[in-house]
Amino acid sequence: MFAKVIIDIKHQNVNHHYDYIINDELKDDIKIGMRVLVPFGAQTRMGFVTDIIEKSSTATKEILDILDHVPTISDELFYIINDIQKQSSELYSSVFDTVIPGEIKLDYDKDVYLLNEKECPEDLLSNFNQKGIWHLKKNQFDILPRLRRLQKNDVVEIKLAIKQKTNKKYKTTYTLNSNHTYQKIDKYPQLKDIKADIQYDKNQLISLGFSISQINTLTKHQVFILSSQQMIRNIKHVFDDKDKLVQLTDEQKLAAVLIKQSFNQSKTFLLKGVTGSGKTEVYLDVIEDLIKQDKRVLVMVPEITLIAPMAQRLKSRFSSVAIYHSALSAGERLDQYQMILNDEASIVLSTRSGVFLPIKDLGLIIMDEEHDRSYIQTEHVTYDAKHIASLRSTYHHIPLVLGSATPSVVSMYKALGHEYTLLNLTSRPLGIEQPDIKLIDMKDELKQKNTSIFSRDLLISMKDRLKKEEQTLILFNRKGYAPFVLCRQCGDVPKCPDCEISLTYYKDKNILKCHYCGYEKPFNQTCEICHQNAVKEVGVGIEYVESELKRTLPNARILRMDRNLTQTKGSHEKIWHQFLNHDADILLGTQMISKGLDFPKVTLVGVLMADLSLKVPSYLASEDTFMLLTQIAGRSGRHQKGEVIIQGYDLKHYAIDALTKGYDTFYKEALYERKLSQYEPYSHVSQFLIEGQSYLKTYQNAFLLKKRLSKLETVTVLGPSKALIKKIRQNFRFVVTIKYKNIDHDTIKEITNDLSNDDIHIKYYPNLDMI
DNA sequence: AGCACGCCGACT
DNA sequence: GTCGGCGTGCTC
Repeated sequence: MFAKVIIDIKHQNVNHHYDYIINDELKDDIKIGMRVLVPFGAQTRMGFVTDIIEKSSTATKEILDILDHVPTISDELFYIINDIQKQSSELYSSVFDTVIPGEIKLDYDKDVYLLNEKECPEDLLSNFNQKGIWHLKKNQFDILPRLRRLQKNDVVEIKLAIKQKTNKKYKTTYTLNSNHTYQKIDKYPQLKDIKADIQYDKNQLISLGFSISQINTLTKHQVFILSSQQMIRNIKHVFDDKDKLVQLTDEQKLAAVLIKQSFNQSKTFLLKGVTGSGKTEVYLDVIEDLIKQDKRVLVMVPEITLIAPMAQRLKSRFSSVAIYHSALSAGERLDQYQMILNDEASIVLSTRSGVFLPIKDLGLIIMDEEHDRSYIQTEHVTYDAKHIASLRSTYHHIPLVLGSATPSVVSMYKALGHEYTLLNLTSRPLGIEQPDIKLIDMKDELKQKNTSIFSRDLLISMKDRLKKEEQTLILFNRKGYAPFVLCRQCGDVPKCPDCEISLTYYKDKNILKCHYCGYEKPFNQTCEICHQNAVKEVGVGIEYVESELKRTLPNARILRMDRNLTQTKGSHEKIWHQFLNHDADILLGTQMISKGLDFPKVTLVGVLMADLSLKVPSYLASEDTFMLLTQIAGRSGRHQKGEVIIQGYDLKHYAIDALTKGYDTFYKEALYERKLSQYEPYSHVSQFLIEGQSYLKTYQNAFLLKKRLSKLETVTVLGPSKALIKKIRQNFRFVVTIKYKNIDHDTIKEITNDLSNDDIHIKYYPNLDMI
């Protein structure tokens, strides 16, 4: 028997199957989808078995070992991988990497053994430990050629040290052995406190009065028996587990019943309900029924910030909830993955990367906030978690429930066209009225001589909330203190040397920073070009808003929340917890604050420069803007009547104007616009990103790409145009956009491969308009 | 990607 | 003659 194996190397030259002999020892255990260890040239590498065959004309070497008990890539995962590969030209190894957790990949370090100390050059000797072993990490590999020459003369021996990137965590425990034969136990009076049948860890024994050497002596004489136990790293959330059991409304009951009737069918539901209409209650009710049938559920949220509140709801009603997202530590993530693989979790709560998790007996997939763009991965191997979820729904014959207060135009279109089943929750069970929404044109404010970034109405309302001890949310969607700085003498704007975009000014650290590549340098008032002392910040960033707020309302306690502040683990939960405890009056933030926790005391929401996100050059800009504003407006007055004040310059645009009129108005306008310009759902839109170091060559290939694509029937080609990020890390970027009804992905792959070379890289983004 | 191999120039 | 750097070709 032979196995077809994909090697874990991301390189075009080795991007194909290699055949290996399966020896008799491994024959019974090996299965398709397992990770194996194989010889590869002079190396030993990990690979994935993709097929087991009877005949092979190329196999010469044997598989060394099997690394799994259960296949890492299940049949279902192969089905998903196949779908991803159909429309992308990514390397096999990259796709495998996307669908499995990075923690189970291998690290290939080296152990160097010292054989002949006298012959070894002196400058190397200090690297070896007492046992004569030097553990060499990846970043020290440049010394390898020298070591190999020493190996030839038998001075050292280099051995491969393979280990999984992350491993299970074990804890040693001590149990009393009642049958021990050690005589001198009188010396240890502490032993009388040790109970049989209890496992003690080292710290417990120390606190009972044992010294470390005493513990070792007693272990040596078998008074204590050592055992090793796997520890599941516990995932803590700042929130308490509490959930009120509520009676479902008739609407909610109906929605739940319709979903329950479709267990065992691959049907997609669109659960549409305004904020506070109780979509989560419907989820919980359906999940409960499903778990009684001993099936598993995958619950997905678009962002890590939404994990905690959903985890709280789920954990208070159900035991065995596994949680999976990118902010877990590597160890935590591995543990959760193992739990899921071993079928120890009935509910899996995750962000988009969890859509590939190996859940057994999957019975239902729920995607909350289905309209959220975070479900789409645009870096590395691109995929849309919503699409993957629908593949799994088909594969298992199970329902997929998409929930949203503001469904994406495409989902709503499908629901109204009966491709999906629409479930509508119209009433707010608590009977709270929708908040008042006021649109304020800042051009009028200026005419009235108000030059502040806050309108007079917003200022009055904020002061009013302070007096009433109620809370305010302020949304402002731009990071930093100022989007750029400008020399008032010569007009020079400092730019990133690699990305050619203006550097954002951060006042607290007094630095200029590139948003795309992270390049930073200290801010200097003296212009580098004309050497005048005239460099000043221009425009408004969130840090500037914060300082203005503090200046205008000196008594208010203000919290700020943006991506820069919440990069450390658990920090956003901490800020939310503070705000929930009313340790602050105003929470100022970027779009992060538009979703997540329910703040009962918030009765005012203010949005500054609401039309900022309309300026993004994409047909999705108006949809994103409407969703963001509706979402943030819904945060006001969850428990008593609230107020929303929206400031901007272009308030007549339907994405903002429809806020006062409702989702249906927005949907009609958006659909009309898309029909006119033939965008989704009337045509599909995909993009090509053409990158290269030479401006001219890159543009030329982009133009050739356009010419090749234009020859295809039923395809409309737009561009090439400069990408939203024109240049990043020394590479110029152009975009070609296509609109089509049907397309042959193989032809697309062929064209992009033809036009890609060492200098020019072309990446195809199916169903995307974001670059 | 990462290994061996072979060529070459620098240094003893 | 040996050491170290770099280009090339190959991996079942």
